[in-house]
Amino acid sequence: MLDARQLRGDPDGVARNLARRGYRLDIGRFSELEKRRKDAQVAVDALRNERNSRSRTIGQAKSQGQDIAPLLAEVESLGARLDGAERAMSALQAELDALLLDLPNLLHDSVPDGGDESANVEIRRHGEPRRMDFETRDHVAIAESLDGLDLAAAGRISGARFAVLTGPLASLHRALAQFMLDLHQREHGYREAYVPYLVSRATLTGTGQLPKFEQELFKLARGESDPELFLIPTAEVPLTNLAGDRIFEAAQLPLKLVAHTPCFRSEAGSHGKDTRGLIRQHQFDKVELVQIVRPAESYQALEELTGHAARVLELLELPYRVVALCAGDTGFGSAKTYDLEVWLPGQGKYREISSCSNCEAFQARRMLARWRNPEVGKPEPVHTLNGSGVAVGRALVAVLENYQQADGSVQVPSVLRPYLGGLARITAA
RNA sequence: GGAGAGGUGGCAGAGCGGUUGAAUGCACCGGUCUUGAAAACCGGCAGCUCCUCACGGGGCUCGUGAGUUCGAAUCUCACCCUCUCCGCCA
Repeated sequence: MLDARQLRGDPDGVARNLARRGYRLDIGRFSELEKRRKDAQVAVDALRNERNSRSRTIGQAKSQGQDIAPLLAEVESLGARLDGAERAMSALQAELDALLLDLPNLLHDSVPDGGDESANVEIRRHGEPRRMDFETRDHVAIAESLDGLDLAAAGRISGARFAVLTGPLASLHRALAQFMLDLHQREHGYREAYVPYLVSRATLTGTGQLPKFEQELFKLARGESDPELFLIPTAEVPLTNLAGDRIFEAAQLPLKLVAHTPCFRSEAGSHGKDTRGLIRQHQFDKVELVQIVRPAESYQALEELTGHAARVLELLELPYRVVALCAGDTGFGSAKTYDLEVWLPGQGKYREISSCSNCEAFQARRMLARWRNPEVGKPEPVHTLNGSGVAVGRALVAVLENYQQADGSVQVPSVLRPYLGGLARITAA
């Protein structure tokens, strides 16, 4: 959520910033609504003030044993007037809230212009794609020939966009997650967390998935009277919300959290995209990094967090590049995002494997995550960051494709071998 | 699932129809004292929001929502959550 004060104080500046995303802010409608809301608020406050002071008078009169009947008569019509005014105000407030919750975050000045991913800017590359003097195969061909991937079975069990992994490939998948978790927890200073995979509407509103992107979520169908629950689309949701409704002391920040969870996405609107293999699934695992930081430190933290995610790829010896997302490609809640793209020989291109964002105070305002700034004394919103460190399914794809051998086997990256009992090579049974 | 208890400020914990947005303690901030620190003492200290250049003032919030009342943290109802005991169970 944007700072309403900023929106009021500098509507043109806000509109200009949002226009970079291609979002057209209807300033007229906003300020009209805001003005009516304010008038309604003033009216309601005045009526309430009158009611309160009259009631106080009645209380005093009664305690002195005076007759309060005439005082009660004076107050008779107040209730109805107040009721009407309150109804008008809450209708306006609801409309305004809906509008505010639909606005994307403001972009940081350093975000490059551009409407779609073609305008993203490469920041740096790391590692050289391996030269393969044999016919390179994609991860589906490799995994199926190793008898480790059964998409047909997944289709029968659940439907499209699900996968079944078996044998050493299932173990490799597990080893990847374990390796990442250990790395972040032991070397990068994150606190490991185990969190719920089902969360409430309020929680998803806090991180910005709701109310706007409900069609991308899986929602549990239960009885009318049961509380709503949604499957998490990323561990960012439960992890970041751990800071919600809290006021941190300065010394408690930064708070750095890591979790390995499955993620569930309906992938509405992505029909026809990445239909082959493990790239785009309804269910996939991800190790997620979240930082809750002091506002002045959030851009430094973004660089560090991106480095933590990149470190995973470096230790796995996978070639990758870092890309700064352009205005039009930056997500709803983010002020600035770096993507890590890993080299996939099977596709002959770099593909997203991590996305690291600074949401500044956007999520913090929604979920009331605050800290006590010693220089101000009053609570202020914290800044929140999140990044994949990294997507496990896509890491498996990258390992299979980059470590494939001419004979059809796959070498195991050395950092993963301890997790697999020393296994160095996966071969067909 | 059954029975009971409870949800109040950063934390602990009073209040149980009327000058209570809330006693007290701890924590925190400022000051006195001290070479410095601690202790002691003095003072300050919930959040959101509206009006005002400011001084200051108003409104809302005691789990959430509805209700009773001139007036609700306090009474009623529903829901959510936590704890204890019993049952069931990975």
